[in-house]
Amino acid sequence: MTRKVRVRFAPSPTGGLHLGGVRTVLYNYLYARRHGGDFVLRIEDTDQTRFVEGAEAYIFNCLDWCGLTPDESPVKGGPFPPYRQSERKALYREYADKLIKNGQAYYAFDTSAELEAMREKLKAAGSHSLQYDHRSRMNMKNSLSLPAEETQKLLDDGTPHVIRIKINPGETISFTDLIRGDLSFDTGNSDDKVLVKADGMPTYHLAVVVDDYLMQISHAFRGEEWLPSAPVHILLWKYLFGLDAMPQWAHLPLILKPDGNGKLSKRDGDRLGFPVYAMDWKDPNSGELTKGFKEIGFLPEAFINLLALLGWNDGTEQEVFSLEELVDKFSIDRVHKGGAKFDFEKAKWFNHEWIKRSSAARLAPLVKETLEANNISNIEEDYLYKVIDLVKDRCTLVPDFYTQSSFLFERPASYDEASIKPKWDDAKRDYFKTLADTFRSSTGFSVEQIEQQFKQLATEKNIKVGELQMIFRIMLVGSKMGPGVFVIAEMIGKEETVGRIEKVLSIL
RNA sequence: GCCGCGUUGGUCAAGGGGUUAAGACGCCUCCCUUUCACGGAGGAAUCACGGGUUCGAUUCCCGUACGUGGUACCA
Repeated sequence: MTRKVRVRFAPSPTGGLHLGGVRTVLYNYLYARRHGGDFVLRIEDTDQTRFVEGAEAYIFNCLDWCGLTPDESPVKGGPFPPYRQSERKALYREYADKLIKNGQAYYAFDTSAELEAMREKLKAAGSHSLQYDHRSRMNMKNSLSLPAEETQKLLDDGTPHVIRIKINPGETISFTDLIRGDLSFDTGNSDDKVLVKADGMPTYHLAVVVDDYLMQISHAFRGEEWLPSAPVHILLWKYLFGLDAMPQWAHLPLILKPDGNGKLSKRDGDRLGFPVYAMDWKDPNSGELTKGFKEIGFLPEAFINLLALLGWNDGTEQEVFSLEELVDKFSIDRVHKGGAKFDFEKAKWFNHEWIKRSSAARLAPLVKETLEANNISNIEEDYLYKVIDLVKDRCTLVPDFYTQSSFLFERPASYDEASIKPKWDDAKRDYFKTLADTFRSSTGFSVEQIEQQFKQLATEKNIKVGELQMIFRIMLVGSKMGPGVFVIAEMIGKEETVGRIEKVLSIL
């Protein structure tokens, strides 16, 4: 049985888009592209209490930045609309009713206080399971424990109620996970999950099954945290649509915090000083801003690359992959089973590699932005390209372009005088005075020429070139850093070079 | 607690009955550069533990430990 590959990413729009979420998108996207399938984005907004303004648009922005644009989505549309679960509310009811009619689900009227009381009671009794399940449900207020007439009366009175799946013990649910292989669960351990909430909205459990069916999803990739509820979903598939229509499952390993243990969270990023979200996220309620990979200076190419390699590799030594290469080489069965601790140092290495490999044209808009943020404007494009090619090897994050090249645009704000003074004397002063004059009166100003004049004068004055070069560098750059000094001099030009020499001469 | 999933250097990881157990990040040393990077050459560092199976287990099986996820009218 082969059918068209259709995958989906189904985020809940409740805040920033987490690293792990983007990786899930990526694996979905890669699988779809690899197999000529469709990638759909479905918004799982069934919890109205968790609605966050702007969160949905933010997700679209992140996906666009990453270059992982869906084929079908709430904004783009597609053959199976709507793509927001809140707008599909009416659809789910018929399936819930079908389950009830077949005795596979039931009404439950327990209040949250009663549920809490049940757990307390079970705990007090030393029970191993505090669940609403085959052991406890007959002690609760539901259509299984109540006489039919009473249930009907409650329903007629409009008593708030939920619909729960009825899971009986004694059955083994088996399935093959694309990453973990054959898995099986005993239904005796599953609880009677709520399928439809009191407000009439489906829970994730019902919605995911109904929507995956209706949207003809062929492969369902999601985080490992869903594994324990997989048997419930499979049961639902069995009851509602038959196992033949069910997508193939793949439960992705978690991304863990670098130190200690546990799932990586936004808090860890704040604490350890690195982003966890793809892009800046401003919480509309608290006004709190959380930094994103984009804004601290990551290239989307690098971000995608690092995420792909967090839990997957192609079996060779290659580590730097473009999206196209990933599409070509990605395979779900090479995804790891175990979680991976996030390492920000390695993440930066990926970005550094991508900056080194990117053309000046690719980098120019980003570099320009970072320079402008530091009040360097009116940059000529040709010059900018030259600067980028000159310094990109030493830039890890985009903002590094400012620190690595500001002296090619403006005079140093300060000078590392401490490195000059010990070696400073009248002979050196005389040398640089003469050097400035020599430059000023010479006709050309090429690297070769500068170097030649610089060294010739040193020979004439009988001073070691090395010492002079260091001082010259500090005059032009302000500190002991940057590309070759003569190259810098040529870049900034004769006037400016002379000006900078004389400026330092005046303060020493 | 119960249920599930996992475990190769500090981190990402290749490998999968017999190997000197790859490679990368980070760290250290040296070379290059009279700067800082880049680049190059080296170095330290790993199969969680205990039982099996086997001529032989890092690799297969079973336990244990540890980690992690779930145990919501959240996804």
